[in-house]
Amino acid sequence: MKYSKLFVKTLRTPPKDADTINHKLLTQAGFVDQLMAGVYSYLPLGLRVLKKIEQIVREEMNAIGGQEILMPVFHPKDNWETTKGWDKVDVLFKLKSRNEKEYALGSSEEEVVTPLVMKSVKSYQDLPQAVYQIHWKFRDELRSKSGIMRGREFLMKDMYSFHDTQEDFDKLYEASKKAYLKVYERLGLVAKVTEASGGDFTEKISYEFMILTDAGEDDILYCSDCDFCVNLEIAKVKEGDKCPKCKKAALQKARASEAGNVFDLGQKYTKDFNFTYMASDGSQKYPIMGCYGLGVSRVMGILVEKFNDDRGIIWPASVAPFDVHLISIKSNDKAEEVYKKLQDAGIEVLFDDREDVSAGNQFADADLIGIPVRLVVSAKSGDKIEWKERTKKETELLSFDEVLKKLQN
RNA sequence: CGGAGUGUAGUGAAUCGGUAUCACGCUUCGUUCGGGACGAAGAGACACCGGGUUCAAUUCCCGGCACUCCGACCA
Repeated sequence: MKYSKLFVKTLRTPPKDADTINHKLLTQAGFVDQLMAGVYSYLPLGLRVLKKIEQIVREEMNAIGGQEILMPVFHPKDNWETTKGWDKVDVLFKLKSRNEKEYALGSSEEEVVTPLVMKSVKSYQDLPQAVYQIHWKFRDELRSKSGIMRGREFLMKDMYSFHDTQEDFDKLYEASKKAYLKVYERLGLVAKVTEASGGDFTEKISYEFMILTDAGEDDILYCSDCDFCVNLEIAKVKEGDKCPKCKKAALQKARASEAGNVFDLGQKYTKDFNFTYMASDGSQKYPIMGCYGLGVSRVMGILVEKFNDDRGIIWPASVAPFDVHLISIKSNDKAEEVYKKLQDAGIEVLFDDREDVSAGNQFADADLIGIPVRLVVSAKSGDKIEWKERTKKETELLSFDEVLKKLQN
């Protein structure tokens, strides 16, 4: 991509209403544009990041047997009446058509996925099933905030699984927890598996994947010595108490953002929809169901909150909008060749080909945008290419082959 | 939904009763050219919306709306 063709420009100063880091930097660097509170457009750079996070999530969900589908966000009222969600779920956006029929915008998709899977599952031999989608969710939050971290419209991966036995469910439940941790690891994040309430529709506890950040909106208690971690809202222990699990360290309190969760839904929804199948003993049973959410757009916000400095964003290589940021300082012919050769080698390049701005501007924009590797081609670099990593101060002069080798590592 | 703050060119700010100023950005020309260059000439604003007070309102008052922050809420 040539920088001169990008339709968005970076801003010298962030908009004054942007307060949190992700809101400020993502807007200033032209990754997103706010339409209203909690609702954003994703611009070329931002969309690339979102797609990369999506892809990592997709790969890990596929790895545990999830099948990707795409369900509507526009739901009939009936399905929500069936589960009592129409009156109980207060974040549900409700719509009315011209002829007074009522609809909901999906805040979650149990109401759609349960009857959907029911159509094809008739026997225990058709189980288990795990389907997921990566799609927009709508929630009528009274107060959206923190940039893209708490939107009224946000991108989420939601998987739903259906099982014959509790043991079978437990297996996927455990596998999904591991898959989630792998996702966060690939994003460069450390998530704490946190015990939390299961919400209105299940007595069981759920697990939340919490990432420490002041921009979050949950308080957790965790042990620095073992993996014990609990959401403060259901905690029976308090800050400073000895860890109930390892009995060693004292519990610490921290602010965190919920980047994902997994729920054991039991038979709540399969009973609501009267979803039965024939078990191996010939009886009719309700499948056991689980749901697994992961906030894709929220994770993008968390990444910016965690990885930045006073010059801008510092993307982990796994989700950076491009692999390299190539800058030409009045050397477009030479740089153009490097640009083409890198692209031929499968490297994603943002090529700053602007002739009419100073090098200082180009460097400042590169730092702001936060691509992990910056390459400079100029009179000064001669036949070589200057290599600089976003996280480092030093630069080095390398040949094209050396650059390519380092990038392919 | 309670509380607080803020609404003035694309962005950030000034003016605080006499219809708007500056910086950055944008256009054109020239000089520059490795950490946000310089000069010159331009374009760009119903001062959030509605009402009131006044000879006169961006400015004061009332009512909306929007955004941000704190809290509550977040099946």
